[in-house]
Amino acid sequence: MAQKTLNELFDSFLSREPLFISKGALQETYTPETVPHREEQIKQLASILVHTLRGEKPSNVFIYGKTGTGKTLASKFVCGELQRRAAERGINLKTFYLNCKMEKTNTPYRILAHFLTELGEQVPMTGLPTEEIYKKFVKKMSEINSICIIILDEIDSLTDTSTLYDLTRINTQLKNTRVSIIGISNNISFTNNLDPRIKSSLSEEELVFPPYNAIQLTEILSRRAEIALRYGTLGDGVIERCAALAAQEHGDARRALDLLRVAVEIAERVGNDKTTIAHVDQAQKKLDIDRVVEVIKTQPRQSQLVMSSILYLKENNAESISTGEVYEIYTKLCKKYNLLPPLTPRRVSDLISELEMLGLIDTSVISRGRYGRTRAINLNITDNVLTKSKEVLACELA
DNA sequence: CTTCCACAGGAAGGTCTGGCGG
DNA sequence: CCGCCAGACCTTCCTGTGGAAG
Repeated sequence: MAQKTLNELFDSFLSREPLFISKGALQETYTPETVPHREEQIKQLASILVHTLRGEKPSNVFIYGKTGTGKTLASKFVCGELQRRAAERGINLKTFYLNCKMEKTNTPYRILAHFLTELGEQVPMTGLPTEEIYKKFVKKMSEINSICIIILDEIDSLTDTSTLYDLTRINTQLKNTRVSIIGISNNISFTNNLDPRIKSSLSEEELVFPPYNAIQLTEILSRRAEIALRYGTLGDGVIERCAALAAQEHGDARRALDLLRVAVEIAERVGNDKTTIAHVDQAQKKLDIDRVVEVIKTQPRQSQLVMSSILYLKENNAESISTGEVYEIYTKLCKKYNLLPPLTPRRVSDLISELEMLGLIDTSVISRGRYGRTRAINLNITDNVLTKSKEVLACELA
């Protein structure tokens, strides 16, 4: 019987025309030929980097903008064009791209190791003194004899900024190679906590990428949809719906594309030959849940316990939650799950901060007068996500 | 006005894992 | 094998503080 239903399933799937022609155009890895609605930013960036074509080192650039505002895309686009023109003119230009948020590339040692590997130098992933790696890097760089543009994406997720200091000063140690840095961040306060020397050097030029508005998102989506989807399979208002929802979330184009892709996936799975607004709303829910579930699952045990404590408190008292209350529940949960001894309050305080950075909770420091200063903690997830989160946590902790 | 709570959050250092070269 | 290193994770100790209570 299982055999038969399975065959039916395959048959019905194959008998239908797919909704996607090329799903890739709706995925993050896709690089479009143009970057719509970022003309101004591209022009600015290009005018900063254009000095390269005269064989001069361009200024360092710091780019700020929320997620999904086209920072990475625009930077890569400009560098690509630049590289092409430089090649025509016989200018030696090398561009490097590194996403600092990736695991294994967010510490000084690993950044340098990454670039050395890209330069064709085999270095161990760990074990050597950073000093030695840095020396190797300087040596290799001076050998390549060209202008280098290094794009450091999500630069704010670096745990240690000493590499930034080294990189901004590396030119003093090089003879024929010149290094420029493009730093990309979605956190505007990042530069505030930076060593002033790094800050001034890194932001010789600054660029801001504003969020897309709903109209721009609609246009971006339409272009991609033309490539990705079979003509006539999109219901009325689907694109507008995706654009509107993403515009609410700080004009995030990635979010808009995800919404559309997942909506179509859902439509395809249930066997509809058209994607509708209802599918978009389902996609919205699914994306929310997936994101939170993914984050929670990948957290270490202790962090999961802290999250559980917050969820527990949320259920049993609707008002805002304080650090002390969380710690109290946390220690109880530790006993219950036999994870002894519990961490210190200081550490739990840091774990709470980490949960905030992950976007699961919001906190604000408040004073309760005689009753002390604390953080007011609020959950940053919707009710249906909350239910799912509890399930996942219960499962993880068991 | 002063007091004082309940933390925030910085600084320094300890411990452990995984990996290096010799 | 040793001694050393980076980095994750954690503790200890610490100083700082907004505002209700007294």
